[in-house]
Amino acid sequence: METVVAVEEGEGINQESTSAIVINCSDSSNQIADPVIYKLARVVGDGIYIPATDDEVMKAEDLIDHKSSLHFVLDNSQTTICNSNDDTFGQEFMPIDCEDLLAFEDPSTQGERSDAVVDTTVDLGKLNPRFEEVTQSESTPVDQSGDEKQADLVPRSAESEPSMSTICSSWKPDFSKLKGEICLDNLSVKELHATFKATFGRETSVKDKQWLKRRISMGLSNSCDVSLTTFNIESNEIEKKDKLEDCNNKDENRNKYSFTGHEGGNDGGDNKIPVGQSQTIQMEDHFSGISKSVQSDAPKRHIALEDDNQGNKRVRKPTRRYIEEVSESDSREYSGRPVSSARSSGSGPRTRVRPVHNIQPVSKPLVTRHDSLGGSGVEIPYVSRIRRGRPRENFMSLMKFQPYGMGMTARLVNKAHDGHDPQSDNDIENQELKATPATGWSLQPLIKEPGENEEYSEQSADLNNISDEGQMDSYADVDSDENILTVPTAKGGMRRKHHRPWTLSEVVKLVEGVSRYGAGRWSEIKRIAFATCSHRTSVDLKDKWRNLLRASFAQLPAEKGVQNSKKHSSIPIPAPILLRVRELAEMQSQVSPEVKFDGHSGRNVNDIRSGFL
DNA sequence: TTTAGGG
DNA sequence: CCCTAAA
Repeated sequence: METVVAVEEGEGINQESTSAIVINCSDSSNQIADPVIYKLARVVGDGIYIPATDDEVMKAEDLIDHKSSLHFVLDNSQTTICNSNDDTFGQEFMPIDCEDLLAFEDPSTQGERSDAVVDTTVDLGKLNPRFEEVTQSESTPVDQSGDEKQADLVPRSAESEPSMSTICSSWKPDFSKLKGEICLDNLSVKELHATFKATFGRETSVKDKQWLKRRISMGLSNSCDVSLTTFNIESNEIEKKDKLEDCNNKDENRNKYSFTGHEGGNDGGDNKIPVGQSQTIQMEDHFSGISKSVQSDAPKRHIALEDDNQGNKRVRKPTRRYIEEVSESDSREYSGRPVSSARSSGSGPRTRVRPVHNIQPVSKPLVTRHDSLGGSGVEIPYVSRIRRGRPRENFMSLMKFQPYGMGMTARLVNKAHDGHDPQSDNDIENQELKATPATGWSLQPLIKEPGENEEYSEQSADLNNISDEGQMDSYADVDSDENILTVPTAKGGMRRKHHRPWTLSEVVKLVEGVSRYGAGRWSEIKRIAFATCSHRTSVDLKDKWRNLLRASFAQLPAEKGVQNSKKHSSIPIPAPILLRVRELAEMQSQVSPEVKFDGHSGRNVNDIRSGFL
């Protein structure tokens, strides 16, 4: 059985070809040894499917391998395979990032995975330069898998590596060049007009490009709502030049390093990094999340663009989803905020994990104006031009990521609109993971034709994208803070204000973190693995770990029992994870007091446990 | 501030 | 999750 798990349509002006990644799922019994085979292929315009050469396949495999989790998650058939050797992995498993879980689940997989990571590191090193040439990207050819690398190759070094920070700062300047101005600069007056309109919801007759640019910039910085604006600008960008790819890549590199690089050590003058970083991350996150819908929208978009180019100044109509979400979030804000704030004020001035860059504490109502231009009426979110909040920083960050996220869509923008921390919802996270590959590649079931190998070009760029974005995703699952509303239960009680059910991937991160830094180093783990989660304080981690511990041991007796019963409304934690937890607990001899005494360090968990239970 | 533990 | 004590 073979399935195309990822398809990337050419983003160029003419969609000549489509890159596709085909997964060959051997449904034989040999899955464990050889679970998946990736095949690269290109689909030309007429739909002909051209398999990649072996070389290309190899490269792709390396690159994709550690990303595979996402693909697994996304494709049903993949999921099946993913779970094939472990029944305890139920459907619940699907929606989450099982990259790490896979490791737990199957030792062989783990081995492969680690290897893959190493290989990837090497290969990327090789590939990157070439990629550089192709795209002429300014970004330094850095190790793409730095994140993973730090995670897997330097697992036991508790202290952060200065080198990462160094790298981080070394390439940082690169993107600073990529300001929004540049992109706006490349727009014609006409385009600027369109942008302007999208931004402010009204037309302008001003011909002065400078003025227009400044206006638009201000509008953007002011509103935080770059949704339409950004989109349009980007569209124009795409139309105008193919440069967008560069931007994207740079951005990705940047993201990569934001994770590993931000070690807190040399934060002296780099205050900007965190902000831009998280902003970008959010974008990535959303980007990956919504990429599917974006892609399905692609045709329409192109049409719209054409219209635009023909002087038919049409503004892209906001998607229904966008509108809905904006208003939804707004209403949520209103209902939730007062309670929350009142409560927090009651418990003292202490602010919880409120992100520093939580601009615009109060959400803005979404005002839309009806625009009848271009024949069909469109609702355009109207953004006031009055500046409030901290525009400058805001502006910069916005402009910074503007050119990159062509996949950035409603959801993302919606968040930005809220002025919230760049983060996505918990549930959203899962949904997104399930729904779309982080790569923004859509999953289109194609029937693979066993064809001859053909030349396959321009792979590196795509591959880079894959790895990058996938990489991102593994750590970029973030949550929006502040969806926390008190839910008055029927019983009269008020349910917890902030209660964010732990995501499976979060749990995994936690477990991994503990395995790396040891239980107790919560702040470390928080900084590293949960850098993007503004909620989840170190205390939370600790608590969760405590729970996991409890769960893991409690669940032991019923080991064979499939999963956990559904009695807990929360997500059942896959047995493998619990196993891992127990293992770690044992290793760090932080087990339940009873077992504390074990003299032999290397004792196996199971021995002990079996003795007690 | 961070950890640990009780509520 | 929240709150606190202790380091």
